[in-house]
Amino acid sequence: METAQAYRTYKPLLFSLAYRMLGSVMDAEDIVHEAFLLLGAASDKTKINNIKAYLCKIVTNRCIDKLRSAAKQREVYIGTWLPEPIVEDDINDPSISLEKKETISTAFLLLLQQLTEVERAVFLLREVFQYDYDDIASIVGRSSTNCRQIFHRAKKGMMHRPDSVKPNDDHSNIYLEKFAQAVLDGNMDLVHAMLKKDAVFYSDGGGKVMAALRPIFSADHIARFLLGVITKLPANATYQFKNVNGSPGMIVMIDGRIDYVVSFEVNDGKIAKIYMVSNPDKLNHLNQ
DNA sequence: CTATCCTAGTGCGTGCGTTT
DNA sequence: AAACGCACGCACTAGGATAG
Repeated sequence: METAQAYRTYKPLLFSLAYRMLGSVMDAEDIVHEAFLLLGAASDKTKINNIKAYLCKIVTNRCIDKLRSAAKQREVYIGTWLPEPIVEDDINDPSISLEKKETISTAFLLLLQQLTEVERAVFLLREVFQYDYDDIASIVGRSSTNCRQIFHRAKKGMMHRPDSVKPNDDHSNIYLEKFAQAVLDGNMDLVHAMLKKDAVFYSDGGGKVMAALRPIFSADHIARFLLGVITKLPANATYQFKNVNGSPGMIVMIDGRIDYVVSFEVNDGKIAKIYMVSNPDKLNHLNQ
């Protein structure tokens, strides 16, 4: 198979694997790019009998290496870490064409963070990409029984998983628009009523811009916080509703640049979680 | 005071028994 | 026969104790 054809065939798959591993659009693209460079430079391609497995192996192992070298940095990450958001109408985003939107949800990616690098790789390859254990074994360089055990433990670790993310529908988008309007109007009662009592607000500024360092708990605190923040935004800020990581969301633009990407989790007709990314490094890929 | 040795705790891989 | 859960045992780590 030609490298170019392999690129068209496997790039979406490899990107979605790398993105879920890393939570970073730019790093995922770099690693996928590198993998194809290696494939192109391989002296004897006929020796590579399974191009898909070969590419998966390179990408997985590069991701594991990247995570290990980033582990130290992550320890000193300022505030809450959130994945780089994927905004749905970004036509460069190939992962959207793949099913399983819940596996790119912010909640899912945050849960993956709790796993070790290898656990994450095994879990994704098995749960999301339905590889069998023999293939996974050769990718991560462990025995297949071991991979089964790693998967078993990883799944157990994901067990205390909060309520799963419901897929977007028109209803939750309309709900979100109503909520945003209530915030803009400064309607404290309505904002409060639309939030679950035990809602949580996560914010990632990466220590570079103003952001809440710790998650904000309870409808009460979140409502107050949002109404406080909204008065500080400049008058020329504009708002657009988008799908962010498969969930209803919105972007806030100031002077033609995206400054905030917010996504929401709506459970039982109320907002349960809000994720706000304002770290400029994590919005770069959207502003190019 | 320091060095090394011991032990309790934890994490991880293997293999066996069970299920489908 | 393949997939799965579980328990066992090995290896590594940290914290404490004892000897030098």
